[in-house]
Amino acid sequence: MRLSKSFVPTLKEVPTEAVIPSHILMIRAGLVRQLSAGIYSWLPIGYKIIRKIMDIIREEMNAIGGQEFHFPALNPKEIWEQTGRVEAFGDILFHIKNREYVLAPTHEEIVAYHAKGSLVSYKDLPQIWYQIQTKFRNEPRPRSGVIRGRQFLMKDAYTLDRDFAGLDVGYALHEKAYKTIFNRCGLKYFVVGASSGAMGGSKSEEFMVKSDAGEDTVAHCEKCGYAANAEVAQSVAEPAKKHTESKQPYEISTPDVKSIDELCAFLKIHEHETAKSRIYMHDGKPILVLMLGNDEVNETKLGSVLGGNVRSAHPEELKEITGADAGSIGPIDFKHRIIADNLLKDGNNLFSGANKNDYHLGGIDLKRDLPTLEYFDLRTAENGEKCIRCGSTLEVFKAIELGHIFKLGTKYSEALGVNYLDENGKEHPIVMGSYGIGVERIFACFIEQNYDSKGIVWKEPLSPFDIHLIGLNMKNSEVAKTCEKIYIDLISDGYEVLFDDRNDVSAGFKFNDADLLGMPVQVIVGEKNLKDGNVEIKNRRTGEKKVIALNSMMDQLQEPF
RNA sequence: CGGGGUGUAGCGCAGCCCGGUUAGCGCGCUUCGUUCGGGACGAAGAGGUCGGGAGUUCGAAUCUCCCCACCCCGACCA
Repeated sequence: MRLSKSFVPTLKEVPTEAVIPSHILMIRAGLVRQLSAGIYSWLPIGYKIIRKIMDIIREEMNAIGGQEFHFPALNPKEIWEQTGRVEAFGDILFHIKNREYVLAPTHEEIVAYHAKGSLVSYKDLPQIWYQIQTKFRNEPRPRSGVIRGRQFLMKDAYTLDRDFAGLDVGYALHEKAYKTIFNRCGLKYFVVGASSGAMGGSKSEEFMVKSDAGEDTVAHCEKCGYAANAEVAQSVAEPAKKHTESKQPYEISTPDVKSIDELCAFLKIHEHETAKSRIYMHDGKPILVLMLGNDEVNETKLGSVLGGNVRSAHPEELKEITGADAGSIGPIDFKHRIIADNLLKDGNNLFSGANKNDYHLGGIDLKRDLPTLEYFDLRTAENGEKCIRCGSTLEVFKAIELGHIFKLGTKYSEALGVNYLDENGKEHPIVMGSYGIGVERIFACFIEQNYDSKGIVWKEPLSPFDIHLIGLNMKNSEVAKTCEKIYIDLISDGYEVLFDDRNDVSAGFKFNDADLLGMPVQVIVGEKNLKDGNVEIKNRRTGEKKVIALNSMMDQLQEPF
């Protein structure tokens, strides 16, 4: 591809709307342009990369027996009503204004619709159906460039099986294919066990990439591979100290002491000698949650321990329930249910609020003073704590969800009556699995993991071109003639070549564009080296440069660095 | 949806608080000349509904009100 005839609008300046590195670089390298919030146009080189990603996905899906479909984006609303998902998706679902259609945010319904009446016998099963297509979701707040858009490319696959044993097989195939896909794309990722959520499925795993731009928080152990969403992650942390001698509770005047940190500073004690109280409303009744020191209540864990509706109490409610404001609340003489985090188990000589403003209590012995106290895992795992599985250090960070695999079960087949007959002529609902990959997210994550101060650093197989050929001064006829020959030779040898043949652009400009665009190898043709029959090749990743003889260039490029 | 911010030439910004020539600057763009290995130099040019609407005023980019778009934080994310 000749740059002189191509639309590759590179930018020297950083666009204001972009914040994260991948977004900035995609725009600066002329790969993508925004049309509206969460809606992007892929420019020629960007789309070339998208196609390479889709090709890899397609190959691996075909390798496990997947069959590619092309489903409509416009769906009759009626089908979505039958599964209750018009309501479930709510405002996320785009509605067409002048006809009863919706824009599909995913395709379970359509897969089930086509399976119905066509996959009628156990002999027709199993099937793996997939598509790589545009999906539409009316995201309330698109962000992070193409990572969360309102219109995006997704590969989604669906397995159709006669039973759950078959589903297990299809699920395992996808798990393996996904690992191959992400490995081939050169991504550093990890797999997180996720809860089955409201979908009624039995198992689900997410493929995540560590990134500050991520929307999920996960805990990950590099050593043993333990990984979990922060909402459910567990860790090993220091419990409350158990002193051999328990003091009696005593009141301390603590004017203007609100936080645990202030309390520790005021009394010159350690955080682990304190118990923090948080009040929640559980199905309309107050409950006190006691945490060790500054530990944060994990509201997801709290929710699953308690069941029902849980919310934190409003400031006005606190006074009414406890007689004190936040900062002075404690478990002693609290009139309602109290639960505590496991780390506090049997702690003694603890300090906590006195349920009287500006007073705290010392000498609390939980076993003695609160004999009916129940203990649960209620805390949020923190960075640097120990892995629950292997004991090495746990890292907590933000991550981007690249893909997920999900055992759906019979939710959709039952809602839409998608049944088959077994060997005995007995009718059963088809068992489904659903498996998604965000195509643009692979793109963005690759850049997040492969860039430097000059630009993107591509590598095979996603690199849009193998070689960036730079003719430094194309007005020099020797340079121009040599470049033309190299360009033809490289292409006929099977390389994909981006040829900077612009004759009105200075050398420095071309070098910087080449570094920004980030092809793995640059071939630089200039007068000086050419005089001696040489050209220069450069390794984009390391910056290493070599001057080589023109007549040995083709051999050298077999193994350039 | 709550909070914060921005909107002035293709891009990045100044001007606005304190209203008053012809709305500036850098980059980019056009033409000519020079230059040609790390974002060149000179000269001459083109390019603007100052996000939109209404209002105040002799006069609005600037003040007031309404609306829209975009960005960030949060909520949300089967």
